[in-house]
Amino acid sequence: MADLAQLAGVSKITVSRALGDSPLVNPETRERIQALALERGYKLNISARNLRLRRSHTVAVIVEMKPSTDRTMFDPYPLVLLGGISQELTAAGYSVLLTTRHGASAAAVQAADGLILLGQGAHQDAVRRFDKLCLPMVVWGAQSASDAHVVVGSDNRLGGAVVARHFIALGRRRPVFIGNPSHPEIFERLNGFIAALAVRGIKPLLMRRDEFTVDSGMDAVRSLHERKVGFDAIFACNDLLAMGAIRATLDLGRSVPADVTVVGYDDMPLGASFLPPLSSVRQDWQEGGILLARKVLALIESEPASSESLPVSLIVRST
Amino acid sequence: MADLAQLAGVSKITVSRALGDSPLVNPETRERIQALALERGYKLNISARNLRLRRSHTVAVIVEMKPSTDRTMFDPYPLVLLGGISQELTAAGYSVLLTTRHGASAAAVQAADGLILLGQGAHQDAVRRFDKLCLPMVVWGAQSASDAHVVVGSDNRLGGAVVARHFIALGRRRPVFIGNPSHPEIFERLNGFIAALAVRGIKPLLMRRDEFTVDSGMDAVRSLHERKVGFDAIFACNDLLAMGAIRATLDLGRSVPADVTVVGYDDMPLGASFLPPLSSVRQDWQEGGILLARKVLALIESEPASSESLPVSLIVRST
DNA sequence: CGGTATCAAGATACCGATAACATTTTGTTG
DNA sequence: CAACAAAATGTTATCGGTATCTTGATACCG
Repeated sequence: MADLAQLAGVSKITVSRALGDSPLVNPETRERIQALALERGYKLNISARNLRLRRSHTVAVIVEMKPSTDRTMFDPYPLVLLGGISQELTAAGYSVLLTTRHGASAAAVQAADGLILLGQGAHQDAVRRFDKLCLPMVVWGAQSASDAHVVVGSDNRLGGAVVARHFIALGRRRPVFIGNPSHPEIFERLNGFIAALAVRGIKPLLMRRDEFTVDSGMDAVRSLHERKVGFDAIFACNDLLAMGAIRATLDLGRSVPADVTVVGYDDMPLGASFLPPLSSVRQDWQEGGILLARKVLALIESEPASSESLPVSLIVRST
Repeated sequence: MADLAQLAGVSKITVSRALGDSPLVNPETRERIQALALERGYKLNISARNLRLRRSHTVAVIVEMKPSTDRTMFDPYPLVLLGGISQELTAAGYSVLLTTRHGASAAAVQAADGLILLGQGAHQDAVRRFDKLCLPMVVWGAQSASDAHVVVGSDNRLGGAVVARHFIALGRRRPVFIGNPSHPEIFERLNGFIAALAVRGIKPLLMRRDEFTVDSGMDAVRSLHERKVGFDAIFACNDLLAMGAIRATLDLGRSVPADVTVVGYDDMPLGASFLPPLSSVRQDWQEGGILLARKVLALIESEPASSESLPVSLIVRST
């Protein structure tokens, strides 16, 4: 910058101001300096600036990435979420520092101006750990009365309710829920489902399954059959489970959707080309990412920000 | 740090050295200072350090994330790749700066010590754009004779060849390739496939399809049928295409694998529970990420690094 | 024409760490 | 115990920007 200043015949500080579009410099001078900087390929030193301004213009995103075959790693959604986050933060002049939970002890995180937590583990111990950093923090997941930080997530309660109402409209009386309610988000779906069914005095059966896989879904339905439990509707908390459930149902000689209505969750691209095309609850991850980003940015600017739920929509196809 | 120095009754530099585990301080002093730092919750200022050391200990990862429905965004693989990268970089004390291609103009990228490029667009203009930054750079994708930078990717040629040999071993004579060879990686698969088949004088039929979807795969097979083209083996350059191809083949009343052998690519978790369970070529993304990271780190340390291909393996299931 | 408001630019002092060199302390040896 | 080597610590300068305070020039006013 000093070189550039000499070249332009001004002082360092004037260059700094010119490049920062400060109104404190003569417009002519500013343009002259900017042109010169461009021509010389001058690049501001971010570290120096960060030091002086005491801000890194960086938000750390902490993703739950367990060793390997964890669900999170193989779901495409975290990436879409990241896409939304990245888009919004970049537009605001911030960058995204990606960290896994365990690598997060890495020094760089504490240099961030804010924190976004993704992944189911988030609500347990991780939140507290990062709370200690005293950074503006936003969490993706399910609302929870117990903690005080900002949470953004799709409206899982509504998701459950929407499916329940769909079942009711179709006159279903013996619905089953397949999934793992120990995930807070799934728990909310189940709650919404139960509450909306209760209006009609219907009580769903919970088939707890921890894995989010096709096999797990098949297994759940087979197990229902073995136990001779009747059912006419299935709400699977994930599309893979739903696909498995459908397949097992068909294997048992029952028709979908004539005998059994099935709805999944997430609306994977694959679902539309499943046979039969899968009905599912869609959440808008991209939008979620954008919202997460906006909230941290607000907190960083010391503006207020509150938790928020994103709407979901039921995509009815053929199941 | 100055405060800490005063508290410990030493000078700033001694604190700096103690915290950096420098052998230049008395072990006792070092531990005393480290304990004090921990107790006081002292955190090093990364920006200051970056400025002084003229290194950011950061590697920018540029991911191709087009608006929304792009393939990359919905594949889980980039995330696995990112996981590998992150793991390795974190272990080496580096952090990952995530950027999308378009946001990459953002200042922060040039502050990075190195660059990793992911995504198919990479090989076109993007590479050149980032070359200008004159940073150590590693690209994920297919080797290409024309460019001089380090490329890491799975051995797509081998992938194609392995499938070809599988077909030959099964006595197949009329293989079809479904996919979009304008992606360099797919192009390599096709090349390997063609070359290995040529040994037996077999020439595959190319069904060019640009979308990586189930529908696209179905469409390809239907189109073969309409044109009354015979075939007894299908190599789809992606599992979704393969699933579509299988479904369409079955719809036509032909058996898989008795009449037609089908092999996909990527070995998606879903493939194993497809009906019939899908045979596929598996690439190890996690390992790819780790390798990418190692190569940039090497380049950053001014050590030599060369392009490398990762082995792939054919998982034979029931198709 | 003196006095003040306005604009443009400069001088200086940091931000918080570390490298290089300087200095003091301690240990070793003939 | 002098003399020197090795270990431990300190001093100073610097990385590359920007906030704050000043200064100088010009414009405007009654």
